[in-house]
Amino acid sequence: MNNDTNEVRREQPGVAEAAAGPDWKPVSRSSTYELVIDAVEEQIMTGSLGVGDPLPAERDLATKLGVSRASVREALRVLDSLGVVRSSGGSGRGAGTFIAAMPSAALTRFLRLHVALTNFSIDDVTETRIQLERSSAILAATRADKDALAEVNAQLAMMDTPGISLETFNDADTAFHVAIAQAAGNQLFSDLTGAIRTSLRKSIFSSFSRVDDQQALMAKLQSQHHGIMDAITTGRAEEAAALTEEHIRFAASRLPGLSDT
Amino acid sequence: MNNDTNEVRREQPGVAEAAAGPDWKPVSRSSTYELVIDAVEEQIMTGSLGVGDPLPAERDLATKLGVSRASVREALRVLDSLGVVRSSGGSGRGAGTFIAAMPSAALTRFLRLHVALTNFSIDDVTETRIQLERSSAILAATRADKDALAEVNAQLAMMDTPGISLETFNDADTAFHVAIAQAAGNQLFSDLTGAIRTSLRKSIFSSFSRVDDQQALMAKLQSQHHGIMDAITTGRAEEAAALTEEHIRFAASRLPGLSDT
DNA sequence: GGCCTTTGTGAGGTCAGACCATTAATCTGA
DNA sequence: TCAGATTAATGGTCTGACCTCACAAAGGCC
Repeated sequence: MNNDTNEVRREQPGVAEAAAGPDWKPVSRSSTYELVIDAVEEQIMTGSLGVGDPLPAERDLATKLGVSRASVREALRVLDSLGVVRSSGGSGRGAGTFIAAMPSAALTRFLRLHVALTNFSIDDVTETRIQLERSSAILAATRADKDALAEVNAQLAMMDTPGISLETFNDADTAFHVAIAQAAGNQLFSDLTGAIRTSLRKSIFSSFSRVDDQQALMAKLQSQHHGIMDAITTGRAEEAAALTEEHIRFAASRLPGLSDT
Repeated sequence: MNNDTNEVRREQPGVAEAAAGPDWKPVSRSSTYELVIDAVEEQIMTGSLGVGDPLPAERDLATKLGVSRASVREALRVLDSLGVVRSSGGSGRGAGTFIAAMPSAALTRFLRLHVALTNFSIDDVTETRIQLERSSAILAATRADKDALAEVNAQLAMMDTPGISLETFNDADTAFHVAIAQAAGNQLFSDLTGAIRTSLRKSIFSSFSRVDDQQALMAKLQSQHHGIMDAITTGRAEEAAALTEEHIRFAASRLPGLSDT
């Protein structure tokens, strides 16, 4: 951990250079695999490729683009890790690489790594979660989609199971919050909410194990869950938001090491 | 765009299987490159690797892990695209692969691709942006960090330049909003805000070109910017938030094709 | 001695080609 | 007709080679 002279922190995205003078363009010098990504991305941007569509076989794509298969694979791996592409071996129908749409895992890994690198503090992440979930609660209370709320209730019931294990409780807890976001009808809310919870899963879990009376804490959290759900079901949007914020702040304050303060 | 039978959508993260019975674990069957990523990630999680630290040379790492260099490279490419690692050639000081911390570009590409794939609707993204920026405005008004606010003012002044080009205005606009998030002191807010704006850059730009009186719209937006900044500077937090939300909704409504409604 | 040039070395970047594992489609024979 | 064997196409992995680049050390010039 020798935080030495390497200046590798904090590029700003899309920020115009405030300085005047001859603004030299950075002359990107993209690497080969970046060019392959760009080629695929362009097809996506222009609508030539959509979810479910197949990409050419790696060997074909390499030939078409005039690069080696290794470079194509590096590009596809990146797109795969972003949840944009899915590959499977074999032959015939279903074999090959396809455009996919699985952003959750990618978001989760991204957050998990950058939180571990202390790029994003846990407080920052928690604050983001609060804002998202406040909004989710309001939207969920307003729209009141019955099917979506049923899923929330299912998770609530799961957590009501007597003698439930900490792990099961925690997973149902995550699912509960994600289900509310889902009920709000905003996919980005829901994916971000899930990613934040999942990326903190280990920390939450180990933090929970250090709590004195785990059953009491779980009971308290669960009673808050019921309060939130009541407010959502009866359409008290602002109250649902307030209870959600209170709930998250309460949990953060009770789990040692999860909060910087 | 043949959205056929491929079931590649919407995995849920960390959601416990509600079903009972013998719950078979998916027996991950991780690929080699995933194992390499895991190996690096573990070093990061345990704190053995932090920002600025060097990784072993690709060839060394391949030997140590007992895999081929190709697999190591695929893993490093993924970490690179996530902004977790930075590589440079050459020799001696500064050569090799290092742990880095550059999440913005990764977030931007992620959002850009998934928005293009209509995984996240523009409305979803805009709503997220509103919630984040409301919060940023409140925090910025409360904390009132002079240095940070100076940057906001710099961008404001840039946009006041007479006869400014659409492109310059748009970039300064992005920088303005990012600077406010920065002033809020939440890195995730600021990176997300920047990523959202940047990932929509092309759409915003082409949308703007179809507006009748561009100068009038820019003037209107800029007057809203001034209003927001006034509220922040004088510590009227709630008003700053309200003006920010109004500003974003106004812009979305005026840019054809940016809003689904 | 001090500065410049040359050479060496080690790192990532790219490529070509081979082989393996898996799977669907096809062929073959009872 | 149908079960089994074969084939072909695809991603997965590995090997080893060569390139470029940038610093570092050695050497040569003043």
